[in-house]
Amino acid sequence: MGRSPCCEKAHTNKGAWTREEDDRLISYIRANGEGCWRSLPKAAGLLRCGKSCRLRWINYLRPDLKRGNFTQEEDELIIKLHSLLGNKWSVIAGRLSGRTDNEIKNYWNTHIRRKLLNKGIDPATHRSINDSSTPERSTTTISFGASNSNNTNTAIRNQVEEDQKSRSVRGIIECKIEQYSLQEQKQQQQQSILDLNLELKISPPSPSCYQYQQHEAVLKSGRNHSAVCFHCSLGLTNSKDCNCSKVSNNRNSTVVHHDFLGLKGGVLDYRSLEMK
DNA sequence: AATCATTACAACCGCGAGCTA
DNA sequence: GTAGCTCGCGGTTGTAATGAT
Repeated sequence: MGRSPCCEKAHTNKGAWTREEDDRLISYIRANGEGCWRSLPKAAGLLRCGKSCRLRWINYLRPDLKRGNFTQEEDELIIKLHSLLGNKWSVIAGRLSGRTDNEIKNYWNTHIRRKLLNKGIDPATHRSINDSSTPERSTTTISFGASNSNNTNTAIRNQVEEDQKSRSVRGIIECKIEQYSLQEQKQQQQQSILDLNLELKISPPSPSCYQYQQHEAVLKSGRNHSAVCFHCSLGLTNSKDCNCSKVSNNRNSTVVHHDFLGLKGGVLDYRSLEMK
């Protein structure tokens, strides 16, 4: 027995979206908000499956999307993040304001990939194609650098505590991610292209950012922020208030997803950082 | 002008994770 | 504990646009 289909295929449209469908989806989400994608098509009067609606909204209709060509800075950031995280497009997208994972994935496959190949760099490993000594790609271990862990942990903890007090994240959290496989460090010296000592800065989003608008809505409602989203750096009441879905609540509150590091599959309690 | 090849990117699909009853 | 459901992610496909011959 196979998996049940996500929707009834016989009565759903496929292919390119029409202007009318877009308008219906936009006006429905404006009135009712996001979520419940499975039931949304029927409620909005669309002959589309929920997945298709979600994709259309997230990738093309969301108000905070930045359209147009990628800048040189964006190019470089994508390459750096990809060298660290691999094909974690959603995580990479989280660091590029107004860009979607699908857009970055397409851009990678059509532009950056070719660009790197032309330079003689393997886009999968970020190493020189001619380097015959290139070993099997090992799993890149990402960790808070030992030398900076105390400072980093303190910075994160302080940030969270400050947020609990002020209900809003202010300032900048700096996380230094160091890749510490000795073998790869050796290769790093040989290849200046691999700048794996990447500093990720989590800055307050711009007021035009969708997450920021969600955050403002929470503030206006007078509800408490009980968790901090490291993806968009905001304090939020619950996961449904955060469009990026990188925040979660528990009874102790102050649980921070570390999804943005590409370490999927769990949550990081800031208190545990002290022990690392 | 017609045809074929290539490029760009929108959209689809299957799967896994997380949540809930 | 677990089965079923929903959502989100990443890989892949389809197709319109553009370029080359």
